[in-house]
Amino acid sequence: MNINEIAEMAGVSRATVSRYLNNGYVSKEKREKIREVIEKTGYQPSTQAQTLRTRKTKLVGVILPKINSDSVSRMVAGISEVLNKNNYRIILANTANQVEEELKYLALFQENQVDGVILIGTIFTKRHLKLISEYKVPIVILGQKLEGYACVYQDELHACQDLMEKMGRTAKEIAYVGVTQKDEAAGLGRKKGFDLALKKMGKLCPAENRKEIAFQMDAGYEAARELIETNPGIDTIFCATDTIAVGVFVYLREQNIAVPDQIQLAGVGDTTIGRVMDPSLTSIHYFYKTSGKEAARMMVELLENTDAVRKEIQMGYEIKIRKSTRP
Amino acid sequence: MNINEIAEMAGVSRATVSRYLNNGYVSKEKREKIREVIEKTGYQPSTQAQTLRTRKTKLVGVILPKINSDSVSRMVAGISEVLNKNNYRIILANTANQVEEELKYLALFQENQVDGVILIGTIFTKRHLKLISEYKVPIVILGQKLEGYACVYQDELHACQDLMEKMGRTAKEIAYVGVTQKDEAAGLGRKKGFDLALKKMGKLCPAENRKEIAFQMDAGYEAARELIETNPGIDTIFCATDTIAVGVFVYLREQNIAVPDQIQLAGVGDTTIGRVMDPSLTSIHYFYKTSGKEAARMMVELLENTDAVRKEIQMGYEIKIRKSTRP
DNA sequence: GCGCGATATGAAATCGTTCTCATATATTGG
DNA sequence: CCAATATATGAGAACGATTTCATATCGCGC
Repeated sequence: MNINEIAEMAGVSRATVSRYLNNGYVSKEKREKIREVIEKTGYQPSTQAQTLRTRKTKLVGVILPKINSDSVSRMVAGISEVLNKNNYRIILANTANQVEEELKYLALFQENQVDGVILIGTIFTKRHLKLISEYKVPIVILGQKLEGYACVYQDELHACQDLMEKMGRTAKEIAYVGVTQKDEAAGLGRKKGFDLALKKMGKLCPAENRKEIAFQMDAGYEAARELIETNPGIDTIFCATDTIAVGVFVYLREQNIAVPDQIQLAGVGDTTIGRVMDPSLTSIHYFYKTSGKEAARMMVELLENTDAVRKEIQMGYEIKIRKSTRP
Repeated sequence: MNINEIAEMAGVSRATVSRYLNNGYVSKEKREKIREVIEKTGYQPSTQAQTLRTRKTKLVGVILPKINSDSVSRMVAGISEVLNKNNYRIILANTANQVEEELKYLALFQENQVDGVILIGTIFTKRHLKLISEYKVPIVILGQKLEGYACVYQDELHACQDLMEKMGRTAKEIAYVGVTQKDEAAGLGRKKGFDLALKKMGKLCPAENRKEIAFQMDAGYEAARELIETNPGIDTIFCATDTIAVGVFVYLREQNIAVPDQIQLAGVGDTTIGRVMDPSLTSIHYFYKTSGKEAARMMVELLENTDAVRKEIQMGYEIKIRKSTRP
């Protein structure tokens, strides 16, 4: 079934059928006739041919580090909702946290595969920046702030500062378990917020009370062990993610260290697991799904509105004080 | 940059360039010349034009009910890994559990958008079956057994029977919290396994000890409340998902009901949260990511091997006996 | 030295749309 | 009543690749 057959069956030229499909001038009678034929045949225009001609793929590439992660999959849910509503489809590129893969897809997509790219980034190397700076299709960065580019990101700094200040009131010996600072958001941003709070409160967190580890529960467990063995006096641990905090918590529980009485604990991300554990985990809630929606809206705007203004959206947050911190 | 310009620059016809790209006869000298030109220009053939001509999109549609779910996102991670390795891209359709959306994408994809479809299904209506039975491109069903179709599924029945038999040894008053039986796998399959175990052990679970609820933690909490209020003698609760089990657990904890001494508890799915809670949750481990990989391999096979044999793969499982059940 | 298969190349058709032009008719305002 | 405009239609040229067909040369065996 192609447009020529439809045209013939309806007794018109293929141009008229095309016009029918794209809201051009078509008389009442022919419109009706074409509608009938299309209904009867179940004809659907070939996306490929349309794409070849119009150079619009109606596809948006979404590049992400790991789909089976709570925050990422929620962002994707948001992206998906908005893009589908606007008649775009998602091409998914799961890079499994490998820089090379990320660059590969970034390069691949811009050629002619997709109309635009949403990049859920973690670490930006110089090669990333170079590629992005000369990118041929609209790109929206999600999860990281990148000056001069369309992006949607969390207010890591203030959120963490805020939380740490609240937790700091009853803190004497403070520890920090973070992730690689190459990650501007979860690594650097959160640490900066933490440090800012300390400074404001006139408190300290010496180097031996700091760990930089992987985004994993086991790593959190291990870090807790090392911290406590080195410095049994620690009474407050700030973790850069909920997952890490849970790892820390499991260690503390094993050692019969009372939370929050002996050590208070907080994480970032407000995952389900933190809400359910006992004591429940104090954390920062970010609006991941909404971030995804915002990024997708921005993308649609960039694609359909020629004079769209590039925006940088900083999302809000909510501090969730729960039972793992002292009042 | 298109194939004509490359041809001209290399002093050959576009047919020769095409042959170069597709491993046809090309002499050493021209091969070298073309290679040079392509390298210099960074030319990449237009996917759309190729697709239009060859009718291969190199895209696989993945239809799923909810991306931000532990099991689904793990399956997608597996699918993604294998498909990418085989040079296919994924088009994601997140249906948010809406039957209409599912049917919409099923219809949309088969037209000309994708080479094949992987359907992570939950509930199959008659309309699904009709659509699938006359489907125009290869389809692989993931997560449900569908006789006569390529599918990859979990052995819900034996897994649940197995677990319930283990748990049954110390069980007197047994309750079951399940999900809609329209879902053949998580609803019907798990319940059947549970019932089979009871039968084998000669034990009972009366109707008032059974609940059919939504896939949610809150619903589990609520179900537990109702069950305990109606029948305080319950000493064993089997939940069709870990998430539900966690909801039940939270209620029991609130009521100071000892797990497993007073009530023992098990779930299905082996989620992180179950491993971390205290007492840790007895559950069934399914190999979701591997299932995704298998489904993707099957898809590649169906797409590239004309005489591929349709397969139905039943995955194995592991019973994880933890602390929430009595020894 | 001739025929045949392997190697090598290009012209032109093809995939299924959209879009520009050219052209025709209907409607409107002065 | 006529020019200007709006409405309506079709012919045919793109879009950028692959593939068929025709043709040419080469090497080899007999």
